[in-house]
Amino acid sequence: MTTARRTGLEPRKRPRQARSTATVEAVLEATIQVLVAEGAPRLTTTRVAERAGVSVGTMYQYFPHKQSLLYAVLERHLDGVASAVERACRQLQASSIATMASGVVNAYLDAKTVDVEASRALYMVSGEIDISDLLGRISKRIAAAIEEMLATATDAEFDDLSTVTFTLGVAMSGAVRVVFDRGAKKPMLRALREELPTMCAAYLIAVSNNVLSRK
Amino acid sequence: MTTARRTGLEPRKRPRQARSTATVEAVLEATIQVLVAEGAPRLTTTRVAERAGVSVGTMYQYFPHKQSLLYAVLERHLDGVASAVERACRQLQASSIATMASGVVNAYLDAKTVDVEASRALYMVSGEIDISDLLGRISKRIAAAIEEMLATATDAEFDDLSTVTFTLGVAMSGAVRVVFDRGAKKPMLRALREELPTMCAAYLIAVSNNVLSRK
DNA sequence: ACCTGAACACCGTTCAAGT
DNA sequence: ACCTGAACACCGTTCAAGT
Repeated sequence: MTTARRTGLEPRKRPRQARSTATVEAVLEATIQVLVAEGAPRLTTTRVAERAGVSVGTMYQYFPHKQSLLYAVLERHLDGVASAVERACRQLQASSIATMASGVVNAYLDAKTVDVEASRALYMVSGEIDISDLLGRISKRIAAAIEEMLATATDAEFDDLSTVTFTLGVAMSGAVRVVFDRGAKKPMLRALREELPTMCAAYLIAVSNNVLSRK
Repeated sequence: MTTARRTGLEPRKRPRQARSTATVEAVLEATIQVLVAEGAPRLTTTRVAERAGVSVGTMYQYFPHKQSLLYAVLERHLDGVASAVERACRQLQASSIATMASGVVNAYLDAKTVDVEASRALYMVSGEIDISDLLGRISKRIAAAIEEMLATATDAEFDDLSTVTFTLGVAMSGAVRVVFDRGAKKPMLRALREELPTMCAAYLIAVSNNVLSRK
């Protein structure tokens, strides 16, 4: 069990009763709704509380400051993305690196495009808070999943698996991020879904000790 | 000539005299200084004005709101990056795609790592304002430069040059962005400088009609 | 003409008063 | 025990008064 570092961003108290859980859920939902509907500058604690149907004071019992609100919403989102990638990686074990590349990229893109508006809003707001530890945790989970998967590739072996995984991870998540920053319009997303697997597969082939077609 | 869309983010008046230019320069410099020294949450208009040695009122003559301040600072930074890439692309004309890939990546990374702290601060703050048009302009410049360069590659031809350029651009800028978001520590930057050219070159080879070594 | 900074509206956060 | 929302400190922005 990892010792959870206190960042001061967690909810002040964990919800223990059904009513509290409902309140936290309502507040998180309200945060995304306000964010998508009114934009980051109009995301105020008062507006979120109002939308969630609770008083500011009550909200501050669960979220000690605005940052913790954004942190919680982002955490939920990124947890979902990481889980999706983990699931995909498990199913892609023992396949070719080309299959793996397109499988992982598509799983990641699927998770990010379930709700394009929400993803966009969360990307925009992610700079307002210190999420380096959260990003660290999520990218570790994704890296671990990809690494385990790659180790079972049927047509390749890698000398420096962790570097390969690192590069794959930052290129994939980065490319997606930049496309969202530029508006995440349909054609861009389509191009990404088409080309990113090609790029990842090409990289994997380039850095692998190709097992099957060794000269 | 492109018709400049009015975004409301430009300085209220263009500085016409030496004194005004100095003021604008001082304010922009102060913005980065406050941002790096105190962090995004403590970047207040009062603090920037104080640091720049002008009154808030005067500052508001040149920058109609806080957003326009951030916009101007980001614009200057991204202009520098785009210029660096354009310069590199010109020098890389008529070389191999592997040379091009590592040349462009290194030029981009060099521009972003001249001042790592400033780059990091600007990435963090880029979500607070609407910079889709600015990002659009910058990525168009970079795409145009890369496209012209790739067209002169000695060892490859491309069917869909604009898609190839798009993918290269988002993967490169995205990977760098994500690494900065995760702290931009030396080892990460080194890994990026090592692997990103490999990845870009591998992609270029994969999507090219390889001219020299056609089977 | 240009600059200044007190003043205003609004936001994040708290805590005395209520149930 | 728990909730409320007026109150406080602070920030972005303006504009009457000063030079």
